Amino acid sequence: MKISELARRTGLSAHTIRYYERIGLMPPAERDGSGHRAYDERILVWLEFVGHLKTTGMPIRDMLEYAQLRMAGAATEGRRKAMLTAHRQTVRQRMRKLAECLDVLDAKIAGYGD
Amino acid sequence: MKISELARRTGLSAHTIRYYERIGLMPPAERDGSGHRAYDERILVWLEFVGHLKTTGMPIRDMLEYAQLRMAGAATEGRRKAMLTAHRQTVRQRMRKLAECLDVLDAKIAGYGD
DNA sequence: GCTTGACTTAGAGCGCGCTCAAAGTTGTAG
DNA sequence: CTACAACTTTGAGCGCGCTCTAAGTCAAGC
Repeated sequence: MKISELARRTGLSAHTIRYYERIGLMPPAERDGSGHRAYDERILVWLEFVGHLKTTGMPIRDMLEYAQLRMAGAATEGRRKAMLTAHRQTVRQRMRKLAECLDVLDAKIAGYGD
Repeated sequence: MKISELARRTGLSAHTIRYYERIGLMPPAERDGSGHRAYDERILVWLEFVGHLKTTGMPIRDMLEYAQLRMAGAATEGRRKAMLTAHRQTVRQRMRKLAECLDVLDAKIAGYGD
């Protein structure tokens, strides 16, 4: 799969994919005969997961840390689990705050009358 | 109330408060005899509301639009209500996405074993 | 009178996450 | 052979929301 197809299938731009590779969020891509990036289907799984981290607001620097642990092998599983567990807590807290603010918004909207 | 006290009471920095005034998110502050900003308690209500919009991810440019409508008087209430209603929808959608991602994270964490 | 500290301004700088520009190479179709 | 699209690289630029710096004014306490 070429970068354009990966872009299409992930919703990222080719620019962004190269950027992710550059900063280490993706492993250096394999190349075809003419030096173009050639991707394996498996990269989709990783990028989907990265997408979840992104949607939940994890900063790229933390994703990098996770990515590095991942490349370091199975010995780092404990730390990776700890990272995700901590992140989950953060996300839950943000959701609670959002819910509170939503109540305030609702009240404000109701206050405007019809 | 001086800017330092307002900063303390809102959790914003004095820098940020001046920035908010500069961009029009706060009305130009009254001044005391020596040209220092002198705030009325009522500004706290507005800043608290701005805080809610911020927490729920509304971009500053939208807050500015809301602020301008507010300064334009009661005739704009309908549009303000519409803005908040639209924003509420956006927030609800984001919360749904967060909840979905959280499920994925939970599954991933569970997959790591103990 | 002098220091200290909070305030003032205009404007520059920063961290984040991209996003794009420029210049060059390669593969494919007509 | 030529045109064109898709790829490559390095490095600059951007939009957001602050955050800080520099240079100056002013009020209060010793």
